[in-house]
Amino acid sequence: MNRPKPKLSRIAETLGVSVATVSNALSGKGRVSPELVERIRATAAELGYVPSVAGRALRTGRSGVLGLVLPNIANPLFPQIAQAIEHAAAGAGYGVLIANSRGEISTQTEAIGRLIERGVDGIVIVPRRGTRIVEAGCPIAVIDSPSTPGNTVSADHWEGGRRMGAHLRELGHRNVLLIGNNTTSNVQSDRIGGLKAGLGPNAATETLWIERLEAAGGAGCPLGLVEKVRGGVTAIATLSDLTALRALTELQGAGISVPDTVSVTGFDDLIWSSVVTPRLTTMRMDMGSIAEIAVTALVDAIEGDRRGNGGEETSGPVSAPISKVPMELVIRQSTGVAGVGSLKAKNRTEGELAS
Amino acid sequence: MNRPKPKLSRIAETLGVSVATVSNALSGKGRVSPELVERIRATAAELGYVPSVAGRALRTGRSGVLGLVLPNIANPLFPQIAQAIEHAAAGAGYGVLIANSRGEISTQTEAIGRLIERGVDGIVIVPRRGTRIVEAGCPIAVIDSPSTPGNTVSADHWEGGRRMGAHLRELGHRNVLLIGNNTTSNVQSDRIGGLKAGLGPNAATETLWIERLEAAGGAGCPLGLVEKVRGGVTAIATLSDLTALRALTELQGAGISVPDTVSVTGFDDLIWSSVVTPRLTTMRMDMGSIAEIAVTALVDAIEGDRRGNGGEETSGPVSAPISKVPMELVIRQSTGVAGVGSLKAKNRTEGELAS
DNA sequence: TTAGGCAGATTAAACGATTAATCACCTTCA
DNA sequence: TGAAGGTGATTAATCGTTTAATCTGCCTAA
Repeated sequence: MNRPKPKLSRIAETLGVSVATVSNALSGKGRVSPELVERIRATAAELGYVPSVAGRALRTGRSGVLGLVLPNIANPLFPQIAQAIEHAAAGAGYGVLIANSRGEISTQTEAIGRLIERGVDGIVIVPRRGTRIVEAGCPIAVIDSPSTPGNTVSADHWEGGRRMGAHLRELGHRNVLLIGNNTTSNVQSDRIGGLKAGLGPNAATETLWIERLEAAGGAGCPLGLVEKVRGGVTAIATLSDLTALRALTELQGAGISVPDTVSVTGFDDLIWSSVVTPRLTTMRMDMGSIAEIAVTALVDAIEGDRRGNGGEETSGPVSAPISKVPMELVIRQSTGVAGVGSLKAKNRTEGELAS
Repeated sequence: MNRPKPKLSRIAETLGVSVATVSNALSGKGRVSPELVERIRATAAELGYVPSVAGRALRTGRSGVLGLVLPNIANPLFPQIAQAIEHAAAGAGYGVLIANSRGEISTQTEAIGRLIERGVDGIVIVPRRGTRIVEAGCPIAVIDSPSTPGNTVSADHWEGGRRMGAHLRELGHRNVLLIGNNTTSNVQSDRIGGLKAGLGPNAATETLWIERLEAAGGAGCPLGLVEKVRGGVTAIATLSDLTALRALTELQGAGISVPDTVSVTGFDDLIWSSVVTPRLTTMRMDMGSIAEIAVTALVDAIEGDRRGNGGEETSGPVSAPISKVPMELVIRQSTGVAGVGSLKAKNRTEGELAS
C-alpha cells in the first residue's frame, strides 16, 4: 500500500512510454494509437491516478475554480443559491470557492479581490443591492434582477409579482397591503411593479417598507397589521417569505385568522414556508435553471478566451442567451377567497377549535 | 497600463537581484539584508505583485484551500456555519471550497473525494447524522456533537439542553412536551438528555419524533399539539427553531396563546426567531468560536505535517484543545410562567370549545 | 598569515502537467 | 529507387514559486 500519489511519470514508466504520450492519451489531444490509449487508461485507473490541479493550473493558467460572492451569507436564500451553483459548477467540472461580503460594499470589493488572488477563473455574484459590478479582472456572472444593467441572469421577478397579484385578484382581493424591506432593491421594485400590475387597476394598494418602520420603531417592531386589517385590507402580499412569516405570526398572535380573515403571500419558498400553519402561498425561483445558465455563460466566456477570440480576454459581466427565468406560483393554505371570515365573523369561526 | 501579471522574476530583474532573493525577502525565510527586503517589498507593492497560487501550490504541495462539507446544504443553519468557517479560514489565510452531500451518505463520500481531487489541504465536515468519518487522505475537522467519537469540536448541546430545561423549570413548568426530528442524531440525543436533566425529576416529559409522525401523516402534517395542551402540557421544548416555528404557528392557528397558555422554545437562533410574534426563546450556538477552533485545529495539523513530525502525515479527524463550546440562552417572548393563561381560564372567558 | 565562520547573496533543481517541435518509421507513388 | 506524406511516438521547454546547496567576500581569532 505504498503509493505516494501516482503522477503522469509513474504511469509512463510503468508502461515504458513518455509522459507526453500519457498526457496526450488521457486528454485525447495529441496522436496516440487507440490501443495505447486504452492501455494507458487502464493503468491510470489501476494506479488510481488523479491529475494534480496545481500542475495543470500552473501550465494552463486556469484553476478550474469559480468564485461565489453573496451579499449577505446569512440570507435564508443563500443555501438554495449556493447549492444550485455548486451543483451546476460541479457538472461543468468546476469547484466553487465562497466569499461573503457581509452586506458591506467595501467588503464586497475586497471579497472579489481575494477570489481573484486565489486564481478563480470566473465569479458568480449576487450583488449587494444598489451595487454595480463593472470590472474585476475575470469573467463575471451577475445574478440580480432583469432591470439591473449588466445583469446576466435572474428570476423574472416582475412576472412573478404579476402572477401573484393575479392570483389574489382572482380570489377577489381588492384592498391589498404590500410589504417590502427597502426601496433601493431592484428585485423588490420589480416584484412590487408586477404585483400592482397583476392586481389590476381596480385594486387599492398601500406599500409598507420595513426598513423605514424599523428606523422608527426598532428592529423587530410590530408592523401594525391589525389596524390595517381593521381598515379593510383583505390580503397582505409580502416581498419575502421572511416578511410573510412575520406578518403571519403577528396576525395569528392577535387572533386574526389566516386565510379566512386575511390572506398572506410570500416570495422565494424558503424552507419553513411549508411547515408553518397555514402553509404559505409563495412564489418560487427556479434556482437550478438560474445557476445552470449563469455557470454556463461563465464557462463559455472562460473557455472561449482560450479558443475563439485570440487573446481577447473577457473581463467583466458576461451575458446569457436567456436572462429571465420564470418563477413558479406555489399555492398553499395562506391564501383564500376574500371576505370569507371578515373581522365581524371572527368570533364564530375562532370558537371551533377542533376544526 | 501593460502589466501582464508581474511575477517574481519581474521584480527580480527590476531590482537586478535573483528571484530566490525576492522570494526569500517576501517570505522572510532566507537571509536577506533588511534594506534589500524593504526595497523588494516596495517594488512588489508598486508593481502590484500577487503571488501565483498555482506556482506556490505546485512547489509546496499545499493549496491554501479548505473544503467544507455540509450534510444538507438546504439546512437553515448552513448560512451561519458557512459564514463562520469562511471567516475563520480567511483569517488563517485559507480559502473555502464548498461541497454538499445532499443528505445522502454516498454523496458525502463522493463530495469528500471531489474536494481531495481539487487538492484541499484539509476538510471541515458536519457529518450526516449517523455517519462516522475515519479516513479521507487529509486532516479533517468534524463538527457534530461531543458524544460522537472522532468529534473535533461542537456546541455543548447537552449543557444547552440542561439550561433550557432549567429555564422552564424555574418558570414552573412540570409537564413538558419535547419535540425532535429523529432519534438517530447525536446532537438531538444530547439536547434531549440535557433538557430532561434540566427539567429535573419532578417534571413529566413526553417526546415526539417528527420523522415518525410524518411517516404516518405525511410531510407537514399537524403535530396534534392542541390535544397535548388540553392534556395539561404547559411548555413545548423543541430541538430546533424550525420545529418551534411549526409548533408556534400550529398553536396560534388554533387560537392558543403563546406564552400565556403554553411556552415554546427552540434551538439554534435561526434568522426568523427574532422576527416572529412572539419572538422565540431559543438556545444559540457560538458558531464563531466553533469555526475558529475547528479551523485552527485543522491548520495546526496541516502545517504541523511540514514541520514537527517528519513525514507523519495527519489523515483523518483532528482533535482540538477545546471541544465543547458553551451555548447561549436567549430569552425572548415565547416562554413565560406556567399557568398564567391555562386552557381552563381561556375557556371561561371565550366560551366553551367544541368537542 | 591563514583557516574558520558568517552574512548576504546566487544557482539550480525540483513540483506535475501541457504542448509545440521534432523524430523515426512506414507507405505510397513517381 | 527515392522523395513526399502520414502516423505514432518522443524531446524539451514552460508555467511561477520554493528551497537546499553553493558561492563570495569580509571579519575575526589563532
